[in-house]
Amino acid sequence: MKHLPRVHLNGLRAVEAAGRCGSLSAAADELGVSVGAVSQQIIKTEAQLGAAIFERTGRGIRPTGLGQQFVDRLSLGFQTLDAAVAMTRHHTDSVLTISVAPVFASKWLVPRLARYTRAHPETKLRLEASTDLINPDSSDIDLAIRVGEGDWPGVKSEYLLPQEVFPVCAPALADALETPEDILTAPIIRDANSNIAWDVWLKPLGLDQRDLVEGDSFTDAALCLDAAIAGQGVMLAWHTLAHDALQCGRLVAPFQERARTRYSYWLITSENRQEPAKVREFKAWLRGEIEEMLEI
Amino acid sequence: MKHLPRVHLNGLRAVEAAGRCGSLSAAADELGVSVGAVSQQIIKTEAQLGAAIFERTGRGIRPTGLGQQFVDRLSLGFQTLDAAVAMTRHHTDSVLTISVAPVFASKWLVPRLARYTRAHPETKLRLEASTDLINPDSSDIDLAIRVGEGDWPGVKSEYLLPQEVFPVCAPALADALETPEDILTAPIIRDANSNIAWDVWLKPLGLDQRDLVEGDSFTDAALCLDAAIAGQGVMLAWHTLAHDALQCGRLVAPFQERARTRYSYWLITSENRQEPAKVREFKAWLRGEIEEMLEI
DNA sequence: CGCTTTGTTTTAGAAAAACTATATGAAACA
DNA sequence: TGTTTCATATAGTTTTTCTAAAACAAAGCG
Repeated sequence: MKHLPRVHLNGLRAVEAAGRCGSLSAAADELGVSVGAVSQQIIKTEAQLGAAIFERTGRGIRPTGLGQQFVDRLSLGFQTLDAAVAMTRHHTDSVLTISVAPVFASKWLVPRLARYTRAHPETKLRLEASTDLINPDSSDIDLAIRVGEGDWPGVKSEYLLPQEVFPVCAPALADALETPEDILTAPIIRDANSNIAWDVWLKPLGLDQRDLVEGDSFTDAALCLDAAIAGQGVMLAWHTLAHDALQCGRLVAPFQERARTRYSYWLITSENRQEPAKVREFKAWLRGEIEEMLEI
Repeated sequence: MKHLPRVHLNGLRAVEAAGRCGSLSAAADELGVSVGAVSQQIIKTEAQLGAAIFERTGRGIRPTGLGQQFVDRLSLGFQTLDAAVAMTRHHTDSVLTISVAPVFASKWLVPRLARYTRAHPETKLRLEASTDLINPDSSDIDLAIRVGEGDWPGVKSEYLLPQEVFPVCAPALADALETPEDILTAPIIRDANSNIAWDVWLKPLGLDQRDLVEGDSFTDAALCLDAAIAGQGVMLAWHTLAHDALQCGRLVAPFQERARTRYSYWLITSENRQEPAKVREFKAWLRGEIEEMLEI
């Protein structure tokens, strides 16, 4: 870029349009400005280049020999820029980037995505599995699903559903669990990263988490679920994450009681950016899936 | 150009520079503006695109997946534009376009150009043979040589030499021309387009053009000269155009008397544009050639 | 020849964009 | 913990660009 800084980009665009269209008026029309504006831009650019790009014939303008070559090359350059912008538009229109926690992705979202893809084949999905708080304005995330209190600043948070937790275990283990008190005898599978205490479920039943029997501990909720399915013990599972395993009978919930934590599921989008169609569609689909899950 | 109009060109340049340089400060440095200006431009462009091009990491910026592709394509586009501008600069620096009357080109200028090319091999000459009045500001003519009274508006006119005319003919014919009166007996070759009357030469000698013997007539001074060389008659030749033929003896001037017309040779350049080196050099060379011709 | 059409340039003033300087904030360095 | 590095926010200023209307200029036409 040794020579470009010497001239105004808008002037180059005016020159290109005028050269391609063959007249200032046609160029002004294309650029959506007045004829005078185009004339001024071209004159200024010619001065900056120190060379005449057009001959004025009284019947209109005609590129000089140099001018024609120049215009041709400018056209090429602007076409490239246009293609670059077109690419982003296509990308933003057709690629939906979703940020979700890895466990929620694998245990709930991914198994349902095939239905979404079937309903919206024109949208390519890109899943970004991460627990970091994201800002849709300063990343290419279109939409995130997060569990929390919905008080994140600088983003738009829409309530999805409450977070409910309850004990789950393998069917074989469940036989020994007839009343809530029996849970104090079963090994407890713990998610070391979870900040949800058993008390949230035990307290309303008059029990205390300090009486629980320690079992295995994992750093990932997905591993806990797998351990529970394998019959390693009882875990305090999130409703959403356990749902599918409960459906197909690989897990069971020995007790009816469910506890609501102080957290909920929230759908995070940009506060500033206008909602694109792909986001609107995904949100509608997501609410439908949640509806369906809650009905069962 | 369906997508480009949606975004600001200057913003695209900021995005490209930031993406290539890897940081706003480096981009600001390259663009010669403040960091804040670059930041604002990029933010505005991202809003116009409706997509994030950079991720903000606290340690600086990093292009998103889409952003990197976008920046790469922008780089390509701006390189093309830069090359286009570079081309005009090279062209204006190294190509000298001269407008001269066709006859002056063929009978005087072209035979001398080899010497110029030898002295200035870096300058490519382009001769535009035309008698039209030109305007160096609204065409790609750098310099013109014209015969007239030097009163053209809107251009810079520099005096070169007076126009002198005198009769010339083939050596064989000259034997019969001992005194000016003898010219009334010889056939006169006429340039139908010339506006120089024989009286300008005849009157000071007490003769009248109405007594001349009509010979052949041509619409081009070059053809008249060729006819004179072929011995068809006597013509009233311009000093400059006849000079080379006189030097090598193919024409002779039977009489010493020369007449000055009211016209002169003028060198026309742009009134507004600053004089490039190539023009200055050519002017110096031209004055040298004229000097040399007048000495002989 | 004057009149009309077509097309560019010139103005002056208005509107929009871009820029600077400074303050603020946030992460890494050490 | 303070320092450095980088990006962003804000407010006011400067610069650029635009519009609208008039002025030109060259053709084409009755």
